[in-house]
Amino acid sequence: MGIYEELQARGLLAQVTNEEEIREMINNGKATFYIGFDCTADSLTAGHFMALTLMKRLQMAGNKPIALIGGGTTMIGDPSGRTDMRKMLTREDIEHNAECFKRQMEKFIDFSDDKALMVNNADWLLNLNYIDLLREVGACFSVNNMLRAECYKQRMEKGLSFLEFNYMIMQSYDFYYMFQKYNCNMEFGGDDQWSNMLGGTELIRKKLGKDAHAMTITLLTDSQGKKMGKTAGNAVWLDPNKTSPFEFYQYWRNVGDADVMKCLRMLTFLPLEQLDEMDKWEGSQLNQAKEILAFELTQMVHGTEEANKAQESARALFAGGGNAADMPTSKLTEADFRDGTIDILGVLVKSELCASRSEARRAVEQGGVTVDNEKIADIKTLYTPEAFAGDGLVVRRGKKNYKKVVM
RNA sequence: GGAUGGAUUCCCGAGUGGCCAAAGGGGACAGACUGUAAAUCUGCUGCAAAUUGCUUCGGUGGUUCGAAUCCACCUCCAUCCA
Repeated sequence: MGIYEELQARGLLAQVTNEEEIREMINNGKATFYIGFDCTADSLTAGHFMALTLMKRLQMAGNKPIALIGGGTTMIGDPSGRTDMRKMLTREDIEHNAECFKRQMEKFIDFSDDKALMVNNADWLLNLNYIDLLREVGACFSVNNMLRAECYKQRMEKGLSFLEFNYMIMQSYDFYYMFQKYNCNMEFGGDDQWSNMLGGTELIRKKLGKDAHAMTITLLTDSQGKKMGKTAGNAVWLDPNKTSPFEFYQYWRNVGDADVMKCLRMLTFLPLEQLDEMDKWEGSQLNQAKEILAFELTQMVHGTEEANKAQESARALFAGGGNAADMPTSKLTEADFRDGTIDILGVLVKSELCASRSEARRAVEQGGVTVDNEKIADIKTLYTPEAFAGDGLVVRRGKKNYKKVVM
């Protein structure tokens, strides 16, 4: 079974420009492909993770990946799938983000010995001359066609600025440029990138008369069709300082029944035979599958040690027993006490379990707060510094939010 | 450049002088049920020293005892015409 078949079996493939040629190419390790990452934040997210694993899978099959950091394209902002314009980032922010991306990617992809490349499109996009560019590639794009492209559809109602309209052209230019400079013959991306990617293959055909290929990966969505990798609107980050290994683990531990197997297939490197076996699991047995999923992914992103710690903490908190030493901790200081005491609302706010005292009050009133496994009924419950001495107190808001609070 | 319609809380969206911290829905959060799942039901959803007070309806100024609501100017957006 070739890598193409494996990707297919894992449900990763969405659209391809030419199945026969692509299959032949990647199964024989003849592809030099790129995936672009726009640096809109200072950390990669769970969403990027899938693209990284894909790079790795293809690299393992002998193909050469190019990780393209979008230092230039981020200056424009991809309108695909968005209902309104992105916030414009400063050049400094973008450069900073690009650096962060670079560091994180190096952990996943082997860049040694020219086995993979990392390039930044700022290097060629930022110096383009407007008129030259218009004459060189602008003439190859039909505005009529662009307006029909899926990636702009959503924006036709709310409005699309000229700045963003050019995104497709920049992305196409990237492919065109890398095709010539690095012999990059294929572009990968999320399925929402399809029209942008076709822009590139078409540009190459028009300008150079050569074939280039594009292939998209299924977007990771849950059973309700929502993009995965987000909690309450916030991304699940790969940076442990933004999303702790424990939270990361918990995110995957909590995916819906209907989504576990899909995630295992698409994100992990577990052999297909094992996955086929697990496919037969049902009911509460799926809980085991979720544990495997959470562990596998945490291990890949944060390392075995962190994954073990996260798993132990989770087991301790939810199944009882075990070691909960690794749970997220908050420290109180003298200044948090008034007249030698702090009330439960203060504890909840200081530990960041609640955003405000009002929210904390609600949580307590609704019976959602526990301290060392004792339900707190009174919002006026007071604590002295001694209470937090030693191992401190385990404060819980709701079922899944734990913090150890110490002095 | 001209005409018209808009900007309300996390999102959508009602509200056109006091009864408005602002309907309704979505989401989020909490409780029950469970398997750390889904579905369902219930509660809740600006902040606080909490039967009260304070801040909020694009921005600034004004009218008024009182403004999300009226007036002026400004900013931004959409549609149509150029």
